[in-house]
Amino acid sequence: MKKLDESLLTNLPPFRKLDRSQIRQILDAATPVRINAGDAFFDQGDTAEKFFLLLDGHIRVVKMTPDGEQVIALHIASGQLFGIAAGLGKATYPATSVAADECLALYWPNVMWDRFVATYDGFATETYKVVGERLDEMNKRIVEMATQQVEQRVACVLLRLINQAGRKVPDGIEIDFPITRQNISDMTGTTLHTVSRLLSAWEKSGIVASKRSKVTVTEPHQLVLLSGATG
Amino acid sequence: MKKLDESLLTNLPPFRKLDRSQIRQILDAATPVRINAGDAFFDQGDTAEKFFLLLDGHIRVVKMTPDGEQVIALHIASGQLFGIAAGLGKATYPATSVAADECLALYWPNVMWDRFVATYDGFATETYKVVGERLDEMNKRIVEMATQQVEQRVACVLLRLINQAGRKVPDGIEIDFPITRQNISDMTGTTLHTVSRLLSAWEKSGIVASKRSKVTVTEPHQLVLLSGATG
DNA sequence: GTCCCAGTTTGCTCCACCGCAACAAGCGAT
DNA sequence: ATCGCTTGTTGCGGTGGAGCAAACTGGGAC
Repeated sequence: MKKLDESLLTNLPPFRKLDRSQIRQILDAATPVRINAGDAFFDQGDTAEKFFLLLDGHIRVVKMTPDGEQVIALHIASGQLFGIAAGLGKATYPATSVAADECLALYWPNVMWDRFVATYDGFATETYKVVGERLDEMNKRIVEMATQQVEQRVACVLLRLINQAGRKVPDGIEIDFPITRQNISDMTGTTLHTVSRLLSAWEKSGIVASKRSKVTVTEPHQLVLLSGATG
Repeated sequence: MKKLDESLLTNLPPFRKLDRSQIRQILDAATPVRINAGDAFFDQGDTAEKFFLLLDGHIRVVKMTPDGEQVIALHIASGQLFGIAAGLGKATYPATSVAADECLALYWPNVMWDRFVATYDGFATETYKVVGERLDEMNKRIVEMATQQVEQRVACVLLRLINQAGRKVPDGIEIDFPITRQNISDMTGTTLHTVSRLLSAWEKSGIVASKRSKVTVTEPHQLVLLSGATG
């Protein structure tokens, strides 16, 4: 197997403070894995024996309810660690990680987690900072779900997505991975029908442009107003 | 100031693995603080310069929306750390911690966090296990809010509360801190009216008994059925 | 090209829930 | 006791958005 390039890691938060030889060691312990859109790195309930770093692509973290409904808990963008359940004391993965598009990741066996934390100064701090951010984001979502109506929630989700995975294009900012109305409804706790109606309306107002499995925001500012941001 | 008793800490997860002299050191660095029901240890947005351990009482972690609505993110029971924002890389507290009843807590300045993590083996692990559990709980709530209707959500919240702060009494399990319909609605994203109606109905069915600011569950099993647990 | 299917659009009906309003019931203070 | 304030109860109308159903569309497989 050919060696992985060190530059993959040097600029990512968890590894930023490390020197070349340390990065080398970490990379040599890693296993690369590539999966297609729609496939999963692991399923909810699997014993958590690895943790991952997403190098390229986008992941949907999906929770299934006992009666078959699914909720998208969050998205992972490239450069982020995921599947770190074990580092937080969980024996099994709490959700399924589905590739939104073609994904490339590295993984390490769990034993490496403690080694990384112990050996590489700053790894723990940087990592838990990421956890803090996720906590924050989930908190925001709970507040949204509790206080806002569907239109505002959908607007919030779109704004969050263009922040996390937005790509500038001539006519606005597009979400650079495939995303269906169903997906958006799974993120906002509504139905694909309602999302479709909203996007149609917004398209008429010139706020967004959307094709099949693709959304582009042309007037982010308008969306901010709709999202119910007070001030 | 008289010395704090070591037995306060010995059985709590973050300190379980430590010996007497270590516990002594930790206690000597702590400042005790007592507040009344309704008061707050800190407010959302305050610079996070301390972290706390709740010794007695119950805390509501409350988030305010820009337009004045409030959402109860979670409850803290005695024995738990809280206000650990700084340990997760946040500069300010993300929410307000309001005492549900009279509360007694210890606090340490932030600098002690890194010291604890570095000095006391297992402190970090145990602590992040707690964070993992909170992440999990919040995840569950997001799924609930996204998929279930009000009746099920309220049932879930009551079940969660009797698990976290239930006290066995002759006629069932009571939530052993004051809690209003408004509070319950702030947890479930509904209105106090709807909660009142639900509790009235459940009281008629003999599932719960409630007085002003007090709820007792007499038939937990019935509540589980209502909560929509499939199986 | 044609078929097929996942994704989307749109209309219509219905009901869970919100929002208002008015009232009742505790509980503390004086 | 009387007042005042917080908390709880209940009725009623309006509506946001879910839950059907039916039709359309674009893109990939062949």
